[in-house]
Amino acid sequence: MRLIVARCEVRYTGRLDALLPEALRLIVIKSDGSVMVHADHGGFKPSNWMVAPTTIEESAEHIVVRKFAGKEEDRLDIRVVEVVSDVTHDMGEAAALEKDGVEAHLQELLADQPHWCGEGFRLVRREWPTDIGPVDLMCRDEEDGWIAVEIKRVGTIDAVEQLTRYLERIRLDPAMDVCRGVLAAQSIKPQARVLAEARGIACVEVDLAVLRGEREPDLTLFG
Amino acid sequence: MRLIVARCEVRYTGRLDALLPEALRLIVIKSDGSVMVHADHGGFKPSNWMVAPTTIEESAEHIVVRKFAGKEEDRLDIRVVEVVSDVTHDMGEAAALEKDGVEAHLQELLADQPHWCGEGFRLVRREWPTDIGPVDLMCRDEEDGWIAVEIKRVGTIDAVEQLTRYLERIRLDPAMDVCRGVLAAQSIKPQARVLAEARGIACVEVDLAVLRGEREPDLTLFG
DNA sequence: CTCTATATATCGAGT
DNA sequence: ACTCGATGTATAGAG
Repeated sequence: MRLIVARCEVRYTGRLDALLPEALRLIVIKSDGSVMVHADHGGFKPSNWMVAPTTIEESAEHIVVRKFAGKEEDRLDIRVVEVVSDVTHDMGEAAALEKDGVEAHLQELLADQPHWCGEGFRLVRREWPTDIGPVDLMCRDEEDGWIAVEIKRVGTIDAVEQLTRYLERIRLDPAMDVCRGVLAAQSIKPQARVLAEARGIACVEVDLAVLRGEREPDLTLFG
Repeated sequence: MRLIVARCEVRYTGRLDALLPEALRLIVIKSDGSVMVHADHGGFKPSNWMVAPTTIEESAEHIVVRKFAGKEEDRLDIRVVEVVSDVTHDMGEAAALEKDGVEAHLQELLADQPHWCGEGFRLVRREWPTDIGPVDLMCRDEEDGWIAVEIKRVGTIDAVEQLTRYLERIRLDPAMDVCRGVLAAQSIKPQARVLAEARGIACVEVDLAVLRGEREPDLTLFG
């Protein structure tokens, strides 16, 4: 990994054109060819960048980073005016990141405890297939009525649209023509709730801590 | 801006839990409080990070970065095992990034040359308001029929959904109850095209180079 | 402040 | 290769 602190002007040409006027910035060149240009403020997103694979050419005053995405060429042109620091560090492999708490986990918890999605719900299957994609959970209630459940961390209008599309498809099957819809999320945006209710889709806010705290791993309704 | 190259283990707790096992990495602390942890590979996204505003505490072996987002606390805990390098650079303000070529520009070009969206189209106004958001262009054709145009760089299913929502609203007005819809984009995904055509929405692929090359800046149909 | 729409989104999984 | 869905999305803009 090479770290260059330099006064530079940066031009990107590709999917759009962008110009960074001359200023003092950090240039990071990773060993896989990824290049980032960072200002001393503004979050984790670089002011300009190019991800591997790239080809890098360097001359006295220029670093040119190129990428061939399809037929078009992406190009990052760094004009280096003044170098303050230029160091290279040899790093080994960094082990991968492990995550927990994302939607998949939420789906797992709700699959084990579908009653949080609605009174008396029992799971039929996860990732119920339709011809435009899988519904997160398919359940049945105490009267054997079908319910399609869409799970999100944040329930937005898009989630309501998505579930609506699934319901359209599912209801084409005469045996499921009155299938209900439930949107389950850790939080649901007010406008999404309005749209959902206008379409007869129920909204349920679920609490991850509650799901975890009351979890009974042994309980499997449909093994 | 402070640049630390160190062997470290990083733990993030907040919206999810993540753990980076011990390895050699770059830690960047920007002067606005943003913190990034980068491995020597893997694009511009940090392995872990926290954006400003933050509070940073440092002891012999730990750097703890905290953020108070609502009631929950986000926390980045960096256990530093071995420091290879630790330098600080004073940087001034970096001038802002200027962009060109995004959707706004496409909208500008099509507003000046609405005939690319359909034969005989003339512009009525940009950003036509509805109660759920603005339509990019509202046009009329040679028979004075209304057409709502949604502009995207890439036309996806979401774009079709968005335009469908707008059309629902627009058609509530008896004077516009047969308003047509056009999706204009540099490229349109096949599935989006299928959905659009199933809903009677026309699809138009536009070429940015053509729009620019044949542009007549003086021509304003509706000043 | 919330909410909507955009992004050089990035990234991964499935087809 | 392409599409689709998730992201600690982040970010800008409007109301």
